[in-house]
Amino acid sequence: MSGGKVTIIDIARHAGVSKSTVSLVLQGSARVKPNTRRRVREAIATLGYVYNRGAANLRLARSTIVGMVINDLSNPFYAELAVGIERGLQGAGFIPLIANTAETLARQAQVLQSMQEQRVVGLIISPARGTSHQTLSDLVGGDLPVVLVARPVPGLDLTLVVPDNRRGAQMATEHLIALGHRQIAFLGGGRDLAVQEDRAGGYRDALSAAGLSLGDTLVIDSPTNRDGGRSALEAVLRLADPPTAAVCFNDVVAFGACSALKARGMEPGNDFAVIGFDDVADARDMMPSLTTVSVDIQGMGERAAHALLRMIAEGRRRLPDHIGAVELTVRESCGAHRHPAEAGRVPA
Amino acid sequence: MSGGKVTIIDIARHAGVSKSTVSLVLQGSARVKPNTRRRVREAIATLGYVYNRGAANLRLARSTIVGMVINDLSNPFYAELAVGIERGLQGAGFIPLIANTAETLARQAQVLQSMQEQRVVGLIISPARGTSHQTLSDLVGGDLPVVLVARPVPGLDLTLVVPDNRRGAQMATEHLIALGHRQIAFLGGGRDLAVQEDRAGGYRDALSAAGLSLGDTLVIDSPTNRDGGRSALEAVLRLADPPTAAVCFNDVVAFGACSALKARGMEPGNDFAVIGFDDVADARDMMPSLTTVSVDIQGMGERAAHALLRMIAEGRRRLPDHIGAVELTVRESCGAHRHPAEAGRVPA
DNA sequence: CATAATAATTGGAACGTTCCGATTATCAGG
DNA sequence: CCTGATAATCGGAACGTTCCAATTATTATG
Repeated sequence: MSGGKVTIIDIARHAGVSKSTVSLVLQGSARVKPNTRRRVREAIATLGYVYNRGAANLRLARSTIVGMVINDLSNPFYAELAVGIERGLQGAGFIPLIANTAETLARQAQVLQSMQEQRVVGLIISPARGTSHQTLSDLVGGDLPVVLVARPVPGLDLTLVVPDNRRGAQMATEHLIALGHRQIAFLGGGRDLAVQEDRAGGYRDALSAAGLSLGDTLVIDSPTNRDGGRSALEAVLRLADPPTAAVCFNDVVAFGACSALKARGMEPGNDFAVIGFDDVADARDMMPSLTTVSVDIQGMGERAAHALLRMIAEGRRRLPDHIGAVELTVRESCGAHRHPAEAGRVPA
Repeated sequence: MSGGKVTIIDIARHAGVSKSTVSLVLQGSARVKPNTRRRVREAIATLGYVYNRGAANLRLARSTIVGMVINDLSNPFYAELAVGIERGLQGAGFIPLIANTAETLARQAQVLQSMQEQRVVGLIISPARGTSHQTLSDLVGGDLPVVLVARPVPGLDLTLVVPDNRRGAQMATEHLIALGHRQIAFLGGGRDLAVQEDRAGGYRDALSAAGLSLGDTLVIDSPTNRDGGRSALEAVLRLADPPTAAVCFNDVVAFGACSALKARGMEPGNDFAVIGFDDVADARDMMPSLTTVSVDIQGMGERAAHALLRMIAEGRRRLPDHIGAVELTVRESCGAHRHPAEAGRVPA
């Protein structure tokens, strides 16, 4: 009720005990007499005391905060990821402090600084585009447990939780090849994004395994959002010898590509095949529904959280990387339904 | 570089000054000699010192943390809202602590407790469904500045930043009436959600102004997510005298409704008119694109942030409510394009 | 009923900052 | 070279907790 300035000493006075006893009650010690405990509890209630965790942390030299640094909360993939991480942290007695870097390095630096000043006990980072191992290791020095999720940073020796990007893109590309496509584009991302290396790598693996040409003219960089997808698709259709299908960097880029197709009067899956990556909730509901590489997004978040919790509990700085399994979910946007012979058949 | 246990006293020693001087340097005081300042800065760099904001907060009896409590981060509306709030907080020297309550009261209670223990300096809350004024005022007592965003809680005297829900739903309904619909449903939400009161209220206003019946059989409660929209639409189509159009609680519910229509082989806008609320980014890109009540989501977040900042700065507990303007954005899902005479004409 | 054992409670130091009042360094003017 | 300013720096108390060692209350035992 009253102002927030009532301390442990006030309740001690009010309950007629010492502050040490109050502290004992607060941490649920069994060594305080039930009757005393009751009196203290009452004082707490009537005075409206609220625990000052900052003061406790200072004394204990550790906090109960876990930081999560997310590069783009307005992307449903990362929003789901954040929800998964939160769920994984649940019940461990840590409270997650989420910050959004909006894909900018300056903001990320600020945020990481802030979190260390708050003495977070661990960090889960999905790094902003363009993050170098230099930047990151400068920012988060020392022995702080850190898990990198969703996006690896080359040259950084940090515990990693990512989907099998290479394999996923390879499966998607193989599927398009099996459907008869010979000119297949890869849309979205850029060289400043390690994920793109992997996904475009899987794409190239599949192409070369099928003996198809690898001209990188069909690999189009773009922002990893809807507008990026739109512009990448338009760019690729302007080519002299345009492709008939595209593997997209992620679902959001694929949504943009589909939207660009529709704007041109073309129907995804019919006039041009599109495959996404991630399988966000919307992918299933799109019209046409999006064929995509399914990642267990929330599961990945939970695993990242558990990895961090384990690192904290065991005092380790490094755990083996976790590469999450992926699978191709065939829906409409790839046009498989138009080829009954091939429909649902995913190349092994 | 080294472990995080280097303090202001260590750098004082290393730079050959007192801790007070180091503190002065840290807060950029002009009263310390440039030469000294340099030495201190160097010591900070070489020892890898990181400021302990918790200790400072303890001394200063206030923190730099602003809490934001969001009911559903995986809903794009709230994700965008969170981004807007963050943007509005930007540069004010506060760091936002985001927490997701996943629409559960228990989690919300935990989270609010935690935030107060962290001594947040203010709170922006988008309350979970079912939050009563009792619950909330119990949880956040005292003189903590609080802004309620997106969702009012009846009976709670807190600064409010919301869109004009009643007017928005009214405009949507009027539009459908102008298009010739006579049986119009309202899908989604429930009585435990004050927003629904307002939106359904606007819907009823429009109906009664047009002399249409107000049987509440056409008002269907549901969760405010995609599945809720799906099930609500299916429920309404099972009625003896089914409607031909629906105003939806929000865009996500509208997406669900559209998806249910398509699953039945009906085309939104053609066989059934659908209007959403919020105008999230996806609304424009849906197929068919979603007619909806546009809310400046990020702007609303920013306004909430600014309101809170002002309350903190001026020491006020209450500011006038802010009711954001809304407008109807006519796209395809309402079928206006099929009525050239009416297309784009929004009833005043 | 005294004593030893154990249970319950307590005071004070410490955590890393900030800020106040006090002290010391520096410099201009005579 | 002294004096009085002013500029620069400093020491210590305080913030609200936890925990250790010490003290006091309670109980069991002979």
